[in-house]
Amino acid sequence: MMQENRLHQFAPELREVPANSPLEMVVQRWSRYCHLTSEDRAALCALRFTLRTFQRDEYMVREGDIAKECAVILRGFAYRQKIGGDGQRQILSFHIPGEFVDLQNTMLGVADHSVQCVNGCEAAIISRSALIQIADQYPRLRAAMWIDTLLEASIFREWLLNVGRRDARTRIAHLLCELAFRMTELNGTRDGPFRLPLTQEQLADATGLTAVHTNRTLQALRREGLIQLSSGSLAILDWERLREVGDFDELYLHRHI
Amino acid sequence: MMQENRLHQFAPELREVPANSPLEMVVQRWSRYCHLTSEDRAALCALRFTLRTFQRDEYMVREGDIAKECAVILRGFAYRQKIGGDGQRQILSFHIPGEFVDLQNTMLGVADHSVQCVNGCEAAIISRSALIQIADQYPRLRAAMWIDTLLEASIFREWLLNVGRRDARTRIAHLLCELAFRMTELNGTRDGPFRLPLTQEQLADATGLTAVHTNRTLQALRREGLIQLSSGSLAILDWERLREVGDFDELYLHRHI
DNA sequence: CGTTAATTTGAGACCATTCAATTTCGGTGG
DNA sequence: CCACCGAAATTGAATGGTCTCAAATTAACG
Repeated sequence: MMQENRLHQFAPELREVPANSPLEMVVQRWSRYCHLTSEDRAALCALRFTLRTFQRDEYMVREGDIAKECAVILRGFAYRQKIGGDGQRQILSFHIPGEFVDLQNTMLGVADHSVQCVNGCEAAIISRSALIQIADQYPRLRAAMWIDTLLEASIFREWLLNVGRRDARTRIAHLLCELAFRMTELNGTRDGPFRLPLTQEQLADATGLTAVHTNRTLQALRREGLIQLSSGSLAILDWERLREVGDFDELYLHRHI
Repeated sequence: MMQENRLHQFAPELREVPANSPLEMVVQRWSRYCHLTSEDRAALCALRFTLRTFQRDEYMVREGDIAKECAVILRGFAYRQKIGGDGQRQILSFHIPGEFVDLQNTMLGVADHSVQCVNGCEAAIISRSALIQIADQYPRLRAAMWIDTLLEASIFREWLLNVGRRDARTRIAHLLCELAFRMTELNGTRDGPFRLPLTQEQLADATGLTAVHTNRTLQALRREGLIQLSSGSLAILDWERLREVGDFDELYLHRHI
């Protein structure tokens, strides 16, 4: 229900890259695969935005919404989901700080799925028109946005393989590998321990399993000394074996770009 | 193995919209969700391309390829697939005439999955640089391309729900609904009969099932008078019930744009 | 009309689900 | 600081949807 807990307006006083703009996170991430000039950076960081805190499971976007704004996660996690006709939930992706949560819905106009917050997160809300405007004006920012949506699509494809063709053990291991890998820079470590406040039910809905079977599968992975996962914290004890078990190959994350 | 059976060069003599350029198909499709000026149309149709025929199961793009060119399907079908570590195949999407087969790989640079031809298809091969050039130059064409990739991502999401959370019967019904729906304009009919030369193994790999179980499921759908599917031809005998069974809601195809 | 691919059928095994009950955990108020 | 609460995690047992394996039948094609 989108209640706003904190709400500030940030004005773009500086045309120089504001070293402490929250949008710096986006600049850093994009710099990995796009060369951005200092003008690009300045334009991005100069975007007006609203800070907003979301409660656990609060909707950030709701299926059917007309997109008017777009969020960048600053703290915490978010997830996309679709609900089937019988109420079955499938989680489509997880999002970590520094990622745009809704470029696709923003560009398509009508949300075909929902986005919710995992466990209390903070986001910068940007107006759709402002975003489209800098996309029109700055080719490199536009390219970065496009690539962002393409990378997401690539992750969807890998998840399709994961859910469609791998067994429970492999699915869970793969998901954990992906999350750890994507958060490497964020956490300063790939193997953890780091915060991952997902419930087993959420892991289940992301892998197309039941919570019960996810529980048993996690126990097996723990018993074998591959991972340590409890009270919202994950550590990968044996990356190589987990990667093997999870059939994980990071090519699809396109980090080489 | 990309052997070229027919090979012609088409030169862009006319700046006017060439009424019989094969790329007209793309223009028509894009016109559904982007307003294109006659200049846009002319620029697109003036693209140089090579006609190429592909054999059944021949690779159009191979995982790991560096993208140098991009194909538009003119006749026949194509599919994307990923292969898991144990050789399991997951089909990620099907592509019909008038669709770009590889915008994502083209834009990302390195193919993270393969594209193959279903059963003898013909495609217009366009160079990557030419495509990027008109994308830079014509904002509306660029927008259309972006939307194309976003629509594909939307389909991936729906498939994720399909494969992750629905039972065999629903999965198959949903897939058939989607294909019929997407080909409506192409076939002049939604309910068919129309050509759909997919093997049951391909349907299985697209829905995360085995060929055997796909067979039994198809038989059930036939027995109930919902569909007629044989020798590469599909007819939908009761759209409303099939849609119901398949939990199909076309919102995700964004035809309302 | 022969050869190969695709579809169909049967029976048994198994991975994951379902349902229900129990335990643990995190947070809250007394 | 402890008692309490609801949510999350865990356990057990039975069920079932889908898979596996193998063989038979049919269709496609030169």
